[in-house]
Amino acid sequence: MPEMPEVEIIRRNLVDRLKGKMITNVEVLLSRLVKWPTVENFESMIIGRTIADFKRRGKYLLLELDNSDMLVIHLRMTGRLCYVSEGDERDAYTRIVFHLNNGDVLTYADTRTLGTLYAIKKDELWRISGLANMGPEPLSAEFTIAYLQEALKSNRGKIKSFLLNQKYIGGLGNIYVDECLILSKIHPERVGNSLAVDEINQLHAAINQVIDAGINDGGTTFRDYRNGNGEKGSHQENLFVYGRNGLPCRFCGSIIEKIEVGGRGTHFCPQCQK
DNA sequence: CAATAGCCCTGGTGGC
DNA sequence: TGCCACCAGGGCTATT
Repeated sequence: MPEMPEVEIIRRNLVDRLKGKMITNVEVLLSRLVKWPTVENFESMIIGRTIADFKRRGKYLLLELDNSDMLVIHLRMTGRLCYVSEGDERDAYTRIVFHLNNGDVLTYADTRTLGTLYAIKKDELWRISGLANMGPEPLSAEFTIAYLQEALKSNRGKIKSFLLNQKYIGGLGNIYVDECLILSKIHPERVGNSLAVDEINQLHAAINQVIDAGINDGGTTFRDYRNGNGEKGSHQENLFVYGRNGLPCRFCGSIIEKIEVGGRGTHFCPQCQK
């Protein structure tokens, strides 16, 4: 489940090899993954273009083309990008193939086919509402304690749901949300506007810390995530609560519980998190 | 307006 | 060993 750290690792691993390469052909093997425009126009907008830059916003990957059009990719649950040489074996779940002018290939693979791809003009990015309406992301200058305080002030939903909502903070997903809540000792069902100032300070620090640790560990691989070179991350070895239900808390030894919050599996320590 | 439930989609898993 | 219900969850849409 790629979240911001995983998507960032993919970007870092691929940026140097993709920049300056021309896309000479595109094979769309599963057309429903292309959300905009039509598959035909998707192909014609991309074929013959050179990749000018490879950026990221939240969980979206942004390939800027030399005419300022953009190839936007969201991996959702099981999307994987992998850079391979022409004759190399491709992922069994390859759905879209981008051929490059040096003979190499960028494959988009996706087991559950929930991922989304767009070819879009720069002034039409509003069409991708999740991208256009995304809040500031962790580790950015815009993501300040004051911002978090202001956003939480009138929020009457559960803190877990708040953190998962990309319009408030861009890039967090289910794994890192559970992790930043244990680090800040906040129960996932606490109401947003009930957080005290010191709790908001701790939450802000924990969000940045968790995302930074995830990037430093090369991301979290439970099953599907790969880093752009087909390799797994290692942050799953350093998690405090996610996937650790029934195991002792690393802080206090209490048994980690799993509940459902906002329709998502939620792991927490009943002793540490109040 | 905001919170929430439902939906998409496939493979791994656990129960019987 | 085989079958099947269920779960994983990001983000969009419909509903309350």
